[in-house]
This record gives sequence, structure tokens and C-alpha cells, in this order.
Amino acid sequence: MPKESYLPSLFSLFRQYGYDGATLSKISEATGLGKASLYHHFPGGKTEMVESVLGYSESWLHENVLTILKSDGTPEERLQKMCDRINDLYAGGTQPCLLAILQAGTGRDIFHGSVKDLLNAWIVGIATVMVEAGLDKSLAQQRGEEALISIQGALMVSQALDNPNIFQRALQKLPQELG
Amino acid sequence: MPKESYLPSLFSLFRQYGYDGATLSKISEATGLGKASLYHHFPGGKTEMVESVLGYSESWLHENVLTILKSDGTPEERLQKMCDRINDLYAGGTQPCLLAILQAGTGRDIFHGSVKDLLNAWIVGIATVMVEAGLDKSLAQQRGEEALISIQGALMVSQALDNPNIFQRALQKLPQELG
DNA sequence: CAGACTGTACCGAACGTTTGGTACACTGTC
DNA sequence: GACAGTGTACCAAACGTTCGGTACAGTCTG
Repeated sequence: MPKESYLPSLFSLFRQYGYDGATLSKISEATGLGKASLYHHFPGGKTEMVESVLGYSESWLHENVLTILKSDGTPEERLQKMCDRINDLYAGGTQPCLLAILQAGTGRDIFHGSVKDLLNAWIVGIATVMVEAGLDKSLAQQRGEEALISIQGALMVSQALDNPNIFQRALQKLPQELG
Repeated sequence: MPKESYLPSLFSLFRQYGYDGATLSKISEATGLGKASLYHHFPGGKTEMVESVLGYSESWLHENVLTILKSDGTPEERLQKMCDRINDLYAGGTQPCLLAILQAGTGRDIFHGSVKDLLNAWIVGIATVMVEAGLDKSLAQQRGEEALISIQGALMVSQALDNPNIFQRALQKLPQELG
């Protein structure tokens, strides 16, 4: 099996446990691959695994978010479509964010740059829509940041309180609030 | 030295590295205590250390947030004071949130209950102020949740983008937006 | 078409290191 | 002399990583 086929399981493992918490034993169990086999696909070890997962996430973001934001339809329609995808990504608010969890511990030291780039691309994507909606550049940028604040904040609070409704409500308000 | 005197260093260590990332070597280095001494003060090991830090955080929350929210002054004034303390707690947006980081990995399994309680107390504290400001109960609860969404979201985004201004802006808007 | 060779996928077992945790003798202070 | 506090030495278990090797499909050469 090609190494790409393991990226989904690696993704959901790392988003749950983070870099320090995702041990090779857990990775082995999650992928069904022996430790040695893991090193066949990812000679760079755990680091390369996370790098691959980040690449996978980047592709996902482009295909499922940035493309949609650039498509046709009113700004509000496009933002609504984005929210639907985001809802899938975080399983309705029940799954953590990989980018958020990689901010902790050893993960931050290694992947901070990539995480920053990814999050920035996302924000810029939203900001571009807001510019099309008539906002000036710096305000659009602010709106993009605010969107991500809502998403990430709602995700954290939802999961801490075991209440996905909080995430749902935040997502629902997003498209209108920005416009 | 009493064990309480080590809580500040433990607090800042765990908020940076999380449960899995904070190894005994790092803890030993941060506190200046050998392993034997650590286990003298915290016979329960790492788990007890985090529990103590959570207790420490709970006290901090009560003394610095909940008390202020119950003090006199207009709702907006009280929320403003809270924001000032929150700004200290997170060092202007440059330091992570312990509660957020304990949501990851092994930490979540062990401390999810305590984290939930702490966050809830905070939200209820804000909601109570909103009720006094004239909102009905369920709307007040929603406003409390929204406040924490902003704080936690802004913290995450600020740190991912290396830009504390984002956190500052979010804190600044908080008191008015709730009213 | 046979046989030598190559590359990919995989694994069990072991590597050296670090983990969280313990045992114990020692030093200080009351 | 009691006892809180500590440094040294130690432990089993788990860590990330590597080793030596198997299985097998595909390719090249005669």
C-alpha cells in the first residue's frame, strides 16, 4: 500500500494526541503497520509523518476551502459552503484541530512555521472574499482573523464542555456576521 | 520550601508543554528540584502535579476573575477589569492556556472533568453579570460562552501567527460586545 | 520461457535512550 | 532524636529508531 493511504489514520491520530502524545505504538496500532514498516514509508520518523499529514491537510484546505472561496456565488453563499466543509472536518465540533494541537509541546518547536503558513492561507482566503464583498483590505484581513477566532474558539469550548451545539451555533452565525 | 511555591513554575511548564510533553526532566529543571524531592512534594507523581496546578488555577480564577465579576460597578466596568486580568494571565497573548493544552493527548483522559468544571465556572461568572445587565438566563449563558470563544480563539490564532495584536484586539472588543 | 536480479512492502526482534517512579542514606532544623 | 527535604543510585517499562531478513511482484537478460 502506498504511504498516502495511511495519511487519514495518521491525521486523526495526531489531531487527537498531538506530537508528544502520539507514540509509535499508537501509530502502529492505528495504521496496522509494524514500527519497522512505518520507517519504510516515513524514513524521517515521526517528524516526517506529521509533515506528511500537514501536506495532506494543506491539500484538503485547498480543495475543500480555498477553491470554494474562489468559486462563483455571492460572498455569503461561498462562506456558507466553507462552513459546511469545516463542519465535516471537525465532525460537527467533536474532533480537535490538528493545527491547534500542534501548537503544544515539542510539536510547536518543529512545525510552527508550517502551521502558521496553513492558517494564514486560510485567513487570506476568507479575506479575499471580503474584499470582493466591498471591504477594504485591512478590514477584510481582520474579518478573516475573526472568522478563525470563532472557529477555533468554538471548537475548544465545545470540546471542553462536551457540547457540540456551541460549535454549531458559532458556525451558523459566521456567514452573516462577516457580511 | 512548601510545595505551593513550585506551582507557578509548574503552571508555566504544563501550559507550554502539556501533560505528555512535560517530562520529569523538564519538570526537575524548571523547579530546580531533583526527582526525589518532586516525589516528596507530589507523591502522586505527574498526575498530582497537574492536579495541584489545576487547583492553583482554580484559586486564581476565583480571586482574580470571579470576585471581580461579583464586585460593584457597571457590568461593562467589571468585564473590563476581568479583561485586564486575563491579559496578565496570558501575558498579552503570548502564553498558551493551560485548559486548552490539557485537552490534548493523555491529559484529556485524566483531567477533562476538572477542566470542564473550571471553564464552566468562568462562563457562569460572566453569565451572572449579563443577567444583572438585564439579559434573560439562556441568552446570558450564550454570551458567556461567546466570551470564552473569543478569548480562546484569539489566543490560538495569535500564537499560531505570532501576532499578539490579534489577542489584544479581541480583548478590547469584549466588554462592549457583550453589553 | 527460465533464471538472475531489483524494488517495494512488510515484520520480529533488538538497539540505545529516556520515561515515570522508587529505595536509601544523608543533611539540615526544630 | 525526630522528621522534612534532598542527592545518588537505581529500576522496569516504554520510548523512537534500526537491524536483518522475508515475501513477492516486476524487469531484464539469455
